[in-house]
Amino acid sequence: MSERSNMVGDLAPVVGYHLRRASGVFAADFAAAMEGTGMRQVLIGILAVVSGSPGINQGAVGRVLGIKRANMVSLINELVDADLIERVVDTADRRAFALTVTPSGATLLAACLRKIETHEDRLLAGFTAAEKNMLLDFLGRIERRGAPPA
Amino acid sequence: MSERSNMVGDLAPVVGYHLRRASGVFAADFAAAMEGTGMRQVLIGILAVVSGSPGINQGAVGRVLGIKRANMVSLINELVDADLIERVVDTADRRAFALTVTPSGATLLAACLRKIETHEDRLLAGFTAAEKNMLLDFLGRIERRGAPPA
DNA sequence: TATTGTTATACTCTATAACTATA
DNA sequence: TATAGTTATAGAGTATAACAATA
Repeated sequence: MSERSNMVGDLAPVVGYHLRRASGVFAADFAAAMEGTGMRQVLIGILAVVSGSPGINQGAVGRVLGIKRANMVSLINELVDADLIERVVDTADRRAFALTVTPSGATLLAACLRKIETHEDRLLAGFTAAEKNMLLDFLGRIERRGAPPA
Repeated sequence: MSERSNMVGDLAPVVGYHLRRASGVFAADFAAAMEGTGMRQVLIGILAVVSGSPGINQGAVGRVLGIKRANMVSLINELVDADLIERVVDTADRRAFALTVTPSGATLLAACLRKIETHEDRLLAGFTAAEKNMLLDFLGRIERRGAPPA
């Protein structure tokens, strides 16, 4: 038996362990797929959420993605500095910033989503469409058991 | 539609995104379940692997769990300092340490595994046994697509 | 009072490079 | 020369507490 197959002993039936490892496999391949774009998982997440909800503010984006307000600040700064999102004071609530994706942000997001599709297809090559849908369903059910974001 | 249901837009069909979120839900609940034990996900992983392969050395544990040699050092130190594992020079290869779980390490691991079972049952409450097995199968297939550990 | 964004800070996880001692 | 362990270091993710401006 090789070192990789089943040396994990008591961990073998632990879903949380395998979620962690599988998530790591995706993260590593994601990083490789994004090489040259400067994008990371979190940044793509923010870009996608802002793209889907133009005018949304930082706090709301954070609540959707499970990112704390305090940690949103530098992430948004990165995206603004890279001219991928625009941040203007919300006229309806002057505490908040209305976020929108810039043209170059939209272009980059589209390009990244194409790369992500290839990356996902590579990692899920052994999955039928039905299996992939089941996996997405299972993961969604787990996500909804999480504590609501602060 | 609430903020939590589907504001993720283009991320909705992205398995890697949902793996990340679901893994985070498990990690947060795991941490809560381990409160008072001083244990974290990585430490339990190491304890379980050493428990299943007494005499194994640090490098091998790292390869099984996907932890780099350099990062193993302080983790093993933590476990040794807490008297949960014992580290003795391997007589067959004096570069290496043979690792074993101490009696208190075995007791703590057993106690944690019981807590983990409760924690997993809570998060997977909506899953049938067949669904849980399918999920474990899916995750295992993804893990095996990862780059072999350095 | 509550909320938006911010700063400061700290801990964990992960990664690389360079070193030592053994093999 | 290759491997086991180590040190130092850096980047990224995540967490809390406290503050200013606005609601």
